[in-house]
Amino acid sequence: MYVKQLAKLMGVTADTVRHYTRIGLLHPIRSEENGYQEYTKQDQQRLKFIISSRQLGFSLKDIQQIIGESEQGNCPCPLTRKLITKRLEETEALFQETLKLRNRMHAALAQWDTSADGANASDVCSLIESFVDPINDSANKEQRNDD
Amino acid sequence: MYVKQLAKLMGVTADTVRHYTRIGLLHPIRSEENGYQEYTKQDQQRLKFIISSRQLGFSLKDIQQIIGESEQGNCPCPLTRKLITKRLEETEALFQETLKLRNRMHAALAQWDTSADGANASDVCSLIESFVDPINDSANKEQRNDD
DNA sequence: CATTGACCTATGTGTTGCACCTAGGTTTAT
DNA sequence: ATAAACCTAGGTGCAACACATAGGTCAATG
Repeated sequence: MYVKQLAKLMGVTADTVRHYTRIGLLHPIRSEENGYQEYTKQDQQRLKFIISSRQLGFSLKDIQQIIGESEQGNCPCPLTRKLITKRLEETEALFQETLKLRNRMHAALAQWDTSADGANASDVCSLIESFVDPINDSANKEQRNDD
Repeated sequence: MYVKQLAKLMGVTADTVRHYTRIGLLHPIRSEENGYQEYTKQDQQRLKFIISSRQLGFSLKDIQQIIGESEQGNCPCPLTRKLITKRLEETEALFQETLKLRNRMHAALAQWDTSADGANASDVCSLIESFVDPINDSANKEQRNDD
C-alpha cells in the first residue's frame, strides 16, 4: 500500500503519513522496483494507534516514548498514565485561558456595540484602548479580594 | 529607557520587547554613545496598546494592520471590529475543541482508573487501544441525538 | 586598574504538527 | 507520446516568542 492509499483509508492526509514516517513513527518498506514506500498492515495498526493517541491529547513525542517503552518489552501503561496526567493539566489550563479570552472578547464586542468609532489623536484605536475588562476591572476587585 | 527596564515596567520579558521591535511594532531610538536602544514614552504607550490587544485575542499581524491604518490617518475601528469577529470565531472553535478534548481525557482517566495495565502482544498500549470515547461511541450516538 | 557581574547588541535556532513547495522520477491511461 | 496522477527527498512556512551565541558596555569592587 502506498502513502496516499493508507492516508485515505485512515482519514488523514498523505503529508501527515509522510510526517510520521519522517520522525520514525512508521516504518514502511522501500520497494526495490520503484523506490516507493510500502506500508503494511502493521503500519496501518500503528497509524491507528497514533490517531487514537492524538485524540487523547498526547504529543507526537509522547507517542514516540510510549512506543519506545513497548518496543523495549516494557509495559507502557504506567508511562501512559503519567503522561496523560501532565497533558490533562495543560489542557485544563488552556481550557481556562480560552474560556477567559472568549469572555473578554464577548465583553469587548458588547461594549463596542454601544460605542462609536471615536478617534483620539493620542490613541491607536480608541475601542481597544478604552476597553475595560469587567472581570479584572479594579472596581470589582475589592469584592473578590484576591490580590 | 533600555529594553529590560521597559519590559519590567510593563510586565513582559525583554525578549518580548525585542521581538516586537524586530517586527517593527516598536521604534526605539538608537543611542549614539553606546548603540543601545532607547525606548521612549511613546514606545511605552505603544507597548501597552499591544499588550491590551493581545489580551483581546488579536494576533501580532492584526495589531500591525490596526496600527498601520491608524498611522495612515484612517480610523482603525472598523478594521478592529472586523478582526475581532474573526478571532472570536476561532476562539469559539478552539474553546469547543479544547472542551471536547478535556472531556475525552477525563473519560480516559476514569476508564483507566478501573482497568489494569494489561499487556497485549499485538497492542502498543492496551489502555489507549481499548479506550472507548463515550461520546463518540456509536452505541450511544442514537440515544444522544446530537451535540 | 583589572575584573566581575549585569546589562546591552544582532542574529540565529528551537518549539509543534503538520501544509505546502521544489524539482524531480514512475506508472497508468489515452 | 504524452498527460494525469502518483511517488520521492528535502526544504520552508506558520505563531509568538524563548533561548543560545558571540560579542560590546558600564558601574562597582578588591
